[in-house]
Amino acid sequence: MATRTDAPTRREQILKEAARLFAERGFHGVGVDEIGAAVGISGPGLYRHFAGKDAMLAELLVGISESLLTGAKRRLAEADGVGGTAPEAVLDSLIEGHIDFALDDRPLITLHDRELDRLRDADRKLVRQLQRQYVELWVGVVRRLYPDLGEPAARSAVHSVFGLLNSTPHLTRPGSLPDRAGTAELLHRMARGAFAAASGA
Amino acid sequence: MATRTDAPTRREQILKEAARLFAERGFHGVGVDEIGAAVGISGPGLYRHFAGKDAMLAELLVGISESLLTGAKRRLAEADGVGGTAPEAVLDSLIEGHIDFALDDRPLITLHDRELDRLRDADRKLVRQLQRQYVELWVGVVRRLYPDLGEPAARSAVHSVFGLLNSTPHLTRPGSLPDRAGTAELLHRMARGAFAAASGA
DNA sequence: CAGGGAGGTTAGCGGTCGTTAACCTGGAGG
DNA sequence: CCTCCAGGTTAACGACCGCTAACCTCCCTG
Repeated sequence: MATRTDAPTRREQILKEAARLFAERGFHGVGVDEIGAAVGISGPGLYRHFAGKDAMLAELLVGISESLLTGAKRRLAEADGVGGTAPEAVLDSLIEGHIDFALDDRPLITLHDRELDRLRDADRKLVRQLQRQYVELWVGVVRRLYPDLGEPAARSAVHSVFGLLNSTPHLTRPGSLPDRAGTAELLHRMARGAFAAASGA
Repeated sequence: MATRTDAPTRREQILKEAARLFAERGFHGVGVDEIGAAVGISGPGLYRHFAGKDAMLAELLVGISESLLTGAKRRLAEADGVGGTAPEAVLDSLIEGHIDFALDDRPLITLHDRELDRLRDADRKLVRQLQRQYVELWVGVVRRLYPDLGEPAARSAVHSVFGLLNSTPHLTRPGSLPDRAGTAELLHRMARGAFAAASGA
């Protein structure tokens, strides 16, 4: 056991660099030779670790979707465990988790809604199902907090707030943006404000 | 004169279909043969109208950026013309214009922040400059309405609201979404709420 | 110390893609 | 009526790309 912070494996290096390159230039815009070069091996050496270029993208997208969903489920369970936390606190927790992810894994967030259609049917269905579960989980929390919101409106609002939170890659003109904590707090306030305004409140 | 609603020219057909295809499958994911097929001619026939595939993308992106910017300038001028319209009304006008665009030209909105890096240097610089002007114009209006917002925070807020408004393609699961007017109004309220929350208000 | 698998390498194949070349055609204009 | 050009066509070229094949090395293990 203890695969904790054990020096990243080759596979992980490859995935990380592939994610960065895919996000920068698009799935079709990156060649396997470039991905190989980014980790110091070259070209076909990648096939010792992955079945193909598609498999890398699939693993990335499935991984993101699973990680978002399980994180959200965990946060929701924690809240319910304390015997009915205030709905605002639950929503705050979801928002915080999403922001952490968007700020720490920018390339993945970019891929997440940009390259989904490049997947093979089976993988795409899986990813979409995970994404849908994630959205529905948010919708439930939002509607608990704003009961006057109809379900379609709540779903639209959730998608829009994702758009807001996922805008972080655009803020990333290297360097100068405030600091991480400040950005996170600003995004958090805006997300809450957007939901509040979506309802009648 | 009077090139009003004169049956769309071939060039316009091509641009429209190319925008749709680029948005669906990415610039590198679409072949010239497919673009040709989409307008009923095939493959190299496109070269009678465009210098190349890059030129189509460039024209699309420059067109979008110019159209957004000139629209916003017009709205701002109208407001100032009436001798100092309330800042809220100016912001509402900007938001409304952006939403109209996002709802009516979804493929273009998608391309706008997704395929910018596939342009040749000169075109990319031009597009970025237009985008920057557009952002700065919003930043000015937002800061006039919320003077307590610092410039970096205002700029971040503007980018985030763009993320929110540009999320429309994700709402577009064919058919069932509310109606256009309802969606527009929801997005408008959320954008205003997000800005208000960004400031201390 | 034999051997074998994990993880590389380079060469090259087959397919696709953007683009050019060469040719064709219908209809407007002198 | 001849001409010519705008706007198509098909063929083909060269580049590139994903992937496989064949081979080579460590290094770990019995």
